[in-house]
Amino acid sequence: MNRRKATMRDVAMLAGVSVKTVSRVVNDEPNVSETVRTQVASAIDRLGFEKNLMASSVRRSDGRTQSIGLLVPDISNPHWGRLTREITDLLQQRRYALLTGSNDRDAEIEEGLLRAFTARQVDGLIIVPSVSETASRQRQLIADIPTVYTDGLPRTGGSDAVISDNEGGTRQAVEHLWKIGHVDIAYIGDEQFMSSAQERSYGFREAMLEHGVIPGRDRFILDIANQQSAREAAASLLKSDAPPTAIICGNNTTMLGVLHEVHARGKQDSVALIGFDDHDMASVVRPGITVIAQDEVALAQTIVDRLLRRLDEPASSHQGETVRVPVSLISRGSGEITPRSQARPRDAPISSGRRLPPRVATLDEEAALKPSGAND
Amino acid sequence: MNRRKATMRDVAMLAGVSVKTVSRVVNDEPNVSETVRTQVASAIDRLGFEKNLMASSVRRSDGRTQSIGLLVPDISNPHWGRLTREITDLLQQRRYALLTGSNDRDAEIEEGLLRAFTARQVDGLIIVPSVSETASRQRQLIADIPTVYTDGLPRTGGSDAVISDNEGGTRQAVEHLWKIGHVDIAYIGDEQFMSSAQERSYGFREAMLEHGVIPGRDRFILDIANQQSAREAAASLLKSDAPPTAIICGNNTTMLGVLHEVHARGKQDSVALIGFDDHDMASVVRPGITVIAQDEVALAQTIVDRLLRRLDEPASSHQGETVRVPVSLISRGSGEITPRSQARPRDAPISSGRRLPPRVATLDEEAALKPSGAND
DNA sequence: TTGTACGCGTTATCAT
DNA sequence: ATGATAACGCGTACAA
Repeated sequence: MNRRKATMRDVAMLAGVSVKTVSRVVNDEPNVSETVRTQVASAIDRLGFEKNLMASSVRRSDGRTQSIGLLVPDISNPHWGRLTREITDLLQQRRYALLTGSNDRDAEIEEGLLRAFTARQVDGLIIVPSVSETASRQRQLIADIPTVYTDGLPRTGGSDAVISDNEGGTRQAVEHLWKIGHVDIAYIGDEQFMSSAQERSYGFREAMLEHGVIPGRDRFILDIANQQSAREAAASLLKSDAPPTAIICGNNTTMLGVLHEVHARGKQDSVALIGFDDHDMASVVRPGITVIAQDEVALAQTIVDRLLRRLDEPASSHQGETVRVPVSLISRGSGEITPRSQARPRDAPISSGRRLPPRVATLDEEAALKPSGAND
Repeated sequence: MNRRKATMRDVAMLAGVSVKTVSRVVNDEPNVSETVRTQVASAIDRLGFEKNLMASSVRRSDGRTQSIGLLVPDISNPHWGRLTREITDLLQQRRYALLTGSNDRDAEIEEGLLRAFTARQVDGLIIVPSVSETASRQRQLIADIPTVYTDGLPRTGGSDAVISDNEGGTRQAVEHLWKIGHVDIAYIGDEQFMSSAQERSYGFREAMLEHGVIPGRDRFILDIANQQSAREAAASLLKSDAPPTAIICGNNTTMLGVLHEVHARGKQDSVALIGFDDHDMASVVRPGITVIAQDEVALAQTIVDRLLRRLDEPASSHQGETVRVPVSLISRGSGEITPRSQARPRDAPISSGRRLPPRVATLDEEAALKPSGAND
């Protein structure tokens, strides 16, 4: 048993060749005779030699380390967990290692993680932009590193972003509910500094406006950051004299909070519910939970594809692109509950929402609410 | 904007000192005057210098990289997700980076990940041993790297392991059910090559034997590797003329399969159910799901604590230890369903299980079933 | 307190 | 096709 790990020198000595020849074999470079190649290969095998990627990186002209940094809000959230799983698998196939971290929506933690990544010379970054303030210091920190953003718009113009069709998702949810007669629909969404949350709330509001309903403040609840707040928001909706007939949730965390409250009040069969992000128990609960599901497999494939493409290109030869990945509505029951207590009115004012004359003020609303920075 | 990242040389030139002095400041070494220190610090700030940990590692006598590799079966499983989250947070505080990978219980994938980790000179490893065959090649690969095993027994004698009280968990589940009158209890467990699965099935069987019941083959279903198989196993239990009055599940995946089947058959109020691993919807389902919950926070703390301790010690100065972390039973309803159809018999033979005269054959059973390698 | 010389394991350059 | 030599950015040993 050797104490020290074998180096190229050890291999070279055993094979009776120079270090450079070993390097050629290890890196599959041309101009090595077959005999020498097999000789070196057997020496590598005998010594259990493994290339030191640290030293390799230090010397290489491009400084590559074959490692990628992944920064998500919380890897224990199943959505990010599934995404991480898919990304690691794809990268592992291409011989990349993955450094991971959860920023918990905290700018300081995020900066610490980015420093940890850059100090280790990652070749690329995958970032979920989920802190409100992005210091220029942070942008500078990763300025020269190929980065793909996901779930949010890119922080720098040159980067790609891979994002679910958030607006389409909530629009689809509204249409789904509207078709079966709901007009008084509430939305509970995440913190609006995140573009994904903005897009989802925008999609909800737009779809409602197009049906001539302006959601009142009590039907359009935003900046809900955790399960407890979501539960409280749901409570205030449900304990009212005129509760909404349906609730749409902006993500899986808010869905859990709302779900707890709905079930605790025994309202699971009278209030329609559509969640965002799928859940492994969604079909066990009674009624099953109808959701807008993100496609983590497609997201991961697109993210990795884009990132690796960037790594092979000369820097900044490419404009930043935003790729949209479709979402899908999965019906399981909770979203198919009809508004039983109230027939669908055609002219009467609706609970707290105001009914509009068709196509009035919608354009103003659009201008006022269009998510900032959306590139179309 | 500089193209190249600043190096110690750049800082040294700007500050008008030698590279070594910069190195001293960067590494907080003594013997630097305050004036020089601040001078260097401001140069570092101006240039945005960051130490290249790759180069540092290559040169250091101990080769440290300040990075740790984490290998789990599947990071998208909430249990591993929570554990990973806690571990990353703790390591991040200590300036360590974390490399992660999911082996999917596949030996080849595992070897690829371990190679990726060792090639990057990780200082330590955290491994969930979850492949059936461990080639000596793999053991040799990580022979000199401080390693903490979790969820399973160490593969090498010198390593620590941090493991939940698996046997106690299933024992507790059996006692809980027994107290309220269940005698015909089925167990559905994971693949037995994993020591955690072995310990859980052992705990179940031991507890049953101590109550004088030998679980028949149709009450002791093992090697269930995925949700679908678990569901099928549950189906075969439930469709029988004399189904068990209670089911204990060996982990969260089997629990999901069983739960789906129980609910699909509308048996959720007649068959008691206790799961292993907590779940974020466990209290939403009706009835709520009683579980044996692992303590991911305590596990992570113990794991990181042990690993860092090892990194500071001279190698092999320490015997390998196995630390047990308590689990807790959380009552939510499904585990408190009483066996309504059948009164608790005192002498009559029980469905497929054989009732034993007190304390007969139990010792043989113990010997036959004791998990291999358990150090007591 | 500060600096010089060297080496870590690898890749790049230019020879043979 | 193969090798000698330098260099990457940093830490170590020792001199000043």
